[in-house]
Amino acid sequence: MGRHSCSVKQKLRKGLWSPEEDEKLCSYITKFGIGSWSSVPKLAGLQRCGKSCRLRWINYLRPDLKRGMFTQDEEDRIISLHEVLGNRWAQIAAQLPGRTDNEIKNFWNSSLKKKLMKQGIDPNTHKPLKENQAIRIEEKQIPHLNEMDQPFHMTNRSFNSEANGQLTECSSKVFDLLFLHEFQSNVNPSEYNSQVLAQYNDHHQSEFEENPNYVFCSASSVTKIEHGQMTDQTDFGSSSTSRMSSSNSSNMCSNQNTAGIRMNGMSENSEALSWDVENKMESLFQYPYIEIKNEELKSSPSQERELYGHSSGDLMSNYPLSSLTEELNGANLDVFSKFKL
DNA sequence: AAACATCGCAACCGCTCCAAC
DNA sequence: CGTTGGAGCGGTTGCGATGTT
Repeated sequence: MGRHSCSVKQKLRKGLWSPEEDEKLCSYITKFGIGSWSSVPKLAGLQRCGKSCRLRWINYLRPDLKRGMFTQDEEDRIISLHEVLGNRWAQIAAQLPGRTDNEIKNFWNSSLKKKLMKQGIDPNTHKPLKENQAIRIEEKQIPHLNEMDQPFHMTNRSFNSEANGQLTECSSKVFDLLFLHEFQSNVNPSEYNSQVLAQYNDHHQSEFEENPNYVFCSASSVTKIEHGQMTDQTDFGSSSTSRMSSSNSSNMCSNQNTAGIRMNGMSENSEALSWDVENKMESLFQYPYIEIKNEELKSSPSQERELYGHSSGDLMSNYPLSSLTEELNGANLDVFSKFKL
């Protein structure tokens, strides 16, 4: 099956690194830079495998590493990124300069997980523990919309716009990426869509084969997937403040034969599904975040909390369904329950 | 003070991906 | 086109530090 561990091939040192070993590795990399890790131990005079050298450099010796405790801001960021990316530590670390995947993983497992549990939040789903149970009950009532195994906590929406606006089934599935675009200011929506697609494809290859036409939509873009390939992507603008107000956005949506349009088409029966920014209804999924529109405020959950008393992440997890449905009077409750905010 | 339990972190292991051959 | 090996990732382990009895 798997390969032999590199330290098995030869008699190589294992365990903690000595200061002398660190010094050797450091001076080698400083002098010659990072090339082939497999050749580093020999050239640097170390009795270690290349893999071990790489890890030591990345996690400990790299000069750009930030040491010490995680700040509140970093903590907030990890939590909101984890909510979207799950245990993809390397991707989370990429958003936190100076922090390593290993460090974040350890911090999550030793501290954040427990902290969330104490707050009554399931660290896996980021939903309140009670609400989670409620969803399980709801799942039984809507067996064809099982979202529990969706990666990235995305909502998999299957619906048929012809049946009086009732969401039932159709050949396209829609994945709303809005929450990430809106609150990770340094994430490029186009790149993210590609990444998500690639990862989603990995996990759900068979689904793509059976039902190959998908649409990833967000307030900022619609990405059309045919037979597992991204065939069309429409971006509505780079800043979130301009996304929804762009007149192009609604035109694009309504002119394309994608599930995005079906969402728009739903607005005749349910305004909640309209992306019409003028009515401030926008998409159902954006609704809870309307007030957090200022680009400058999105950078930090703690800043958001300071100003608004909550962060977008908080809202995402805790916005009560009942409040939403009350606000969106006349809308079909069944629709909301299926969409599961 | 000693024994035991718990915690946090560094490092290892097994696996996948992908480029080179 | 199959094989090989390096790079990278996420899960797990081991051990020293710290806390508790």
